Amino acid sequence: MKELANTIHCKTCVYKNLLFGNLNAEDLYYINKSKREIEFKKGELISEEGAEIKSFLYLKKGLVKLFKKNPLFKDQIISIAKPRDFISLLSIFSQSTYKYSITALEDTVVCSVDLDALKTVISRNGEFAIEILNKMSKMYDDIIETRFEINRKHLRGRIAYILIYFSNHIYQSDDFDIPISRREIAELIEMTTENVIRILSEFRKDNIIKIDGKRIYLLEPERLENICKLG
Amino acid sequence: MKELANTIHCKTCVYKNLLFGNLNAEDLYYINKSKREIEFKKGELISEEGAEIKSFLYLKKGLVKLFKKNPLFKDQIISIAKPRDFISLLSIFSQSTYKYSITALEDTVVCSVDLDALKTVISRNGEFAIEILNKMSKMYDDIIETRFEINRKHLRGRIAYILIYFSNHIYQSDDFDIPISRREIAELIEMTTENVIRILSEFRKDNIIKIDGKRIYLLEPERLENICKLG
DNA sequence: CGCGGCTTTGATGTTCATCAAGTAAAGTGG
DNA sequence: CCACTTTACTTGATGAACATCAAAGCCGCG
Repeated sequence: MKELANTIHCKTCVYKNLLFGNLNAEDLYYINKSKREIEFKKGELISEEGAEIKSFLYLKKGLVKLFKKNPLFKDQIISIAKPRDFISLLSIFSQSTYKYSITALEDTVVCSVDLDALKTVISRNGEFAIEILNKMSKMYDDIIETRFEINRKHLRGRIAYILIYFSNHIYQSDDFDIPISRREIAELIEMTTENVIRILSEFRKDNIIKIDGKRIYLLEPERLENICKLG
Repeated sequence: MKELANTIHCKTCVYKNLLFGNLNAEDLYYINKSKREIEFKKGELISEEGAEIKSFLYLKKGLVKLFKKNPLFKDQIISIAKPRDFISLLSIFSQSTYKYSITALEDTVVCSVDLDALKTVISRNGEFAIEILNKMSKMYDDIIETRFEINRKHLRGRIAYILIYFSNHIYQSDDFDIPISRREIAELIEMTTENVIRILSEFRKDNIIKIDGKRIYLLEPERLENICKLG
């Protein structure tokens, strides 16, 4: 973890329009004043379940996982966030502490805005508030939708789903280095590590995918789509 | 479905403090102007997946289920809402159409506020916006938390969970008429109808509960708690 | 009265987690 | 840099948990 120096002003940031596009100069100045950019190495903890939430975070670069720790069973990955995602948006308004942990899956840069500053701007700028409501609502809907979708699938369907997810949603390519371990795949789609491996091997034997360690090639994305759809 | 006439003004409503407690007279007047109270009989459809969202709804009386229809498989109940719950809060800001259907499980009275009126008040009253953010966030968190909790339990744990849920959360009593069918229980906690019945019978044989049709008596709530915790 | 939906129980088979055991890879300390 | 330990990955065998199928009783309703 390292705070970056000499960061540009929010008003010239390429990500400004993500959320701050309609703020007036004063509000933007106010936001910018409390803004920090922080770099995390792969594997580093960004925030911990139970810790106080002091800032609003969004991902400029890299990849992170949001997960709940579970000492009795195993961890439960809630979602993977990619650049432009608002990683602290869940529970930021309902709780004073994080309800989940966040760690970096790749080298990551996070932009951090002081939470009180954000709330001040929200409370004096209703349009902005509505925008936050929209973003938050979308994010939650997406997580709930995804959860239901994964749960009603059989294991082969889940693996197909997650491969397509990384291919389409994250990397926009039919081959990619999968950024999480087999165990983490299991934690994300609710099954055992052994079965993740088993089913990946099946797909490999059926020539649907090619595997080389972390590298995965989707040889027949259409068949994967089918397996995913049919459960 | 029947609209009620001669409803009281929001400012004297016992539920005012749920959400509108801090509004000034002008805003409250504005909200009240568009307010309607609507009665639904048991089984009636309150809103349908895909329909346009025109109003903000909350439950004054009765019980409703929020669910996603699924022609291929079976329906999926997302949650049960009780009086004082904001039943349209999910996806109201992210979507122009409902992402789920709502039907009344009991005779129900819903209070409806025009969505545009609500948005107007939000955008000119930032404090109110923050309050909506809080409520919405809590509601979503709760659903996600519940989903994870149910999913990691075995079937006996799920049945125990849902019995305790109705007992503590809805009826505040150790005996109650369960407001949903066996099939709906199955749709709520993701299992088959047959297994819902089977496990209820097991609990009955073990003298943990007593069953008389829809009426259920929790004879040993502590044992249920245990079964629920241990999965 | 008969039909359809809800409920119940039993028998059967499938899916999946668990256990076990071994190989490969990656970190760790001398 | 190499022995050592730990962590990740892999495969097979076994049994438990659960869905599915089948059949029958019950109840409300037209």
